Amino acid sequence: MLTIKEIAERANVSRTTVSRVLNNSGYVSEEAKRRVLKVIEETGYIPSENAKSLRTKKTKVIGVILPKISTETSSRLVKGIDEILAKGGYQILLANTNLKPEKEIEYLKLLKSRHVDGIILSATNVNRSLIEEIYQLKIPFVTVGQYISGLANVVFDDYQAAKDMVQLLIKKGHKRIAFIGVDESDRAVGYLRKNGYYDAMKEAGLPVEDSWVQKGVFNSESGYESMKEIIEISDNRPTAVAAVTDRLAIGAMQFIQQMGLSIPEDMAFAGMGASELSRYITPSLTTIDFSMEDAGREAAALLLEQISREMNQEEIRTINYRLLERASI
Amino acid sequence: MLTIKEIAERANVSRTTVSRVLNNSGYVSEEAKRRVLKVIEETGYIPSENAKSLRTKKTKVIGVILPKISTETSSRLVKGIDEILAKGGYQILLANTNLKPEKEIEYLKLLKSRHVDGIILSATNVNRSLIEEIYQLKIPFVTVGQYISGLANVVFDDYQAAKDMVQLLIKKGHKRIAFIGVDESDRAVGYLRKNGYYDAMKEAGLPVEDSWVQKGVFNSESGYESMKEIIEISDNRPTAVAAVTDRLAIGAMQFIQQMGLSIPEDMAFAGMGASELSRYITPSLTTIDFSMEDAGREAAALLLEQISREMNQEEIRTINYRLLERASI
DNA sequence: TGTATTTGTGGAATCGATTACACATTTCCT
DNA sequence: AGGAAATGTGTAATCGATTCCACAAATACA
Repeated sequence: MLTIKEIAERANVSRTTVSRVLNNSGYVSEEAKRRVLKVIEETGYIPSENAKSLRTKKTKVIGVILPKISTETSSRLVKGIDEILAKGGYQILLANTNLKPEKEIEYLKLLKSRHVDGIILSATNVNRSLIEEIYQLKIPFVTVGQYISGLANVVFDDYQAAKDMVQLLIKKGHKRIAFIGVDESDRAVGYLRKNGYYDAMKEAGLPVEDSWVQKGVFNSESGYESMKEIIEISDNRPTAVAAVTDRLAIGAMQFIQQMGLSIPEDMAFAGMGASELSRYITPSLTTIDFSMEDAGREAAALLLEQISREMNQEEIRTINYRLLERASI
Repeated sequence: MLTIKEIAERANVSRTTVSRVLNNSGYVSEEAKRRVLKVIEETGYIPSENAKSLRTKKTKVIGVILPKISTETSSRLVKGIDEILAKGGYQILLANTNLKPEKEIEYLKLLKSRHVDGIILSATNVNRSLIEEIYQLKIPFVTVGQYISGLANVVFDDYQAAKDMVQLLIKKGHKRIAFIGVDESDRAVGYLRKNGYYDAMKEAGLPVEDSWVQKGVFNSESGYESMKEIIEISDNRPTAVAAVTDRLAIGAMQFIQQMGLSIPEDMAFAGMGASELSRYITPSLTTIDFSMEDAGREAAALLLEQISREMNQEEIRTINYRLLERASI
């Protein structure tokens, strides 16, 4: 590998001068500059970012921690993040936790050891030890999807979105509405959306039967199972189902269709997330578009702000959502 | 930031000894080791990977260049790559070209400047200048999806897959089969798959009319337009359509359904890529599963081999595909 | 003309780790 | 007992850049 030293020798100047040419800083005569650029051109010299970082303490790399790498949500988020970061000359260092909480702390440390200029965390379960670890890092930090006090956050109004969804079903005339959620340790998706459901029902004066409320995980199979459970144990069969993700809704729809019932006549469905699938399945699924790309862009912009301000300050940006009314209700 | 020097001072040893403890190398007395570990524990010291890399010439980072960041293909590929790399303690540095060829060379240089230990390139259009740039890099390198001589490649048998697909349609009794492809500058998807189509037809002794062969880009809208074109300008309307991606097929199906025709009775469809969508749309789409995750795993494994062998050697791994016969034919 | 300022350049320290080498002490083996 | 081998530790060079500082030459200003 060619180094700045060799370039300096070949151009008959000092390393200092080469560095000045490279960074367009300080005084350099046209003559010297020309010689240096010529040698760089001829040799194809590429300066080591690594050595540079060691000295300057800036890497132009942002760590992005994701709970899962190949979901539509994640990839849209990353797309938005990359869009903004690329403009600023930053690159993304990926860290995939595969939903394992212990990995989150591990990666936090790893990213710190790599001196990333900032971190964006797309969190699911937020626990105390994770939060403490983040505070200790002292690295510009932005979370997406879950609120953590004292940090910069990009969040969604999960509560209101779920409530809107259920209210739409109510407006459509449904009175017995079931709910398929996820574990409440996921505060945004599990806890807040569930509350949105309960409050919408309560405000409309509608009763909720325990058997209508099921809990699954993030895949369609568990939506299928939850639906089955609802049908099997309910005395009073619901006429509509609100699920916290499109996948859960789609799994549930499959069960209903396999029973020979029709959607939305026998059972109406609503999901959340606006997956591509939701548009193309039959019937198309009513859902909520959280615009993950916007969230990504916002998170990146917020992070760059924190970096330029050289501080970690609480700030909350709420991303707008859109309710997409489709054939499933 | 805490440095190794401070740890050494606090533990009353030299930096050398601290380094030895950190890397489990050389001779260190139990006593010294204990003291060092205690100080590290107390202070939460995290060694700088950056400084380490500068000295050791290894970063444990792999650059991954993608044509587009948020497609199902890319995200599955990255998932497979990450699965293997994470085991080896490597991380992924993302580079998204957004289908702009000039970005490919730019990122190649950027990744080199960051001293990544290896690069995986998911290429679409491969041109001479790109190839030359790659040869010059002298960094362990693996391409996915397109063959480049002299390098390690993970490829698909695009030709045979397309041929199989068309032959399946022929076996189903179709004689007039249309084809929706993409530009041939994408050798794998554009050129090879098209050849597979032509050869399957020729070998079956079936004629191909020019109006049946259309070219689109990678989205469903252009599949829609291509189908429209086929219907409008064909004297002899085909009874089946083979498309080089699921998206193109899905767009084409939409046009046919909007015309009030039914699938597969009036027109049969086959796509390629096994997107999630293909499973859930109605009717479900016959397609080819190229197992991108396998490809990712294979690419990562191949790259790690090249790294450990310290050489860049031509090697070709062909990923198996599966033909998924579904309701659309 | 003499002093102040601007311009141009390079020597050498620095960033935070690893590692070759030297040296001292202990243990082993015949 | 006495030399060889193993164990333990530290000094200093090194990786490849940036940057402080000193200094010389050219230019401006009074």
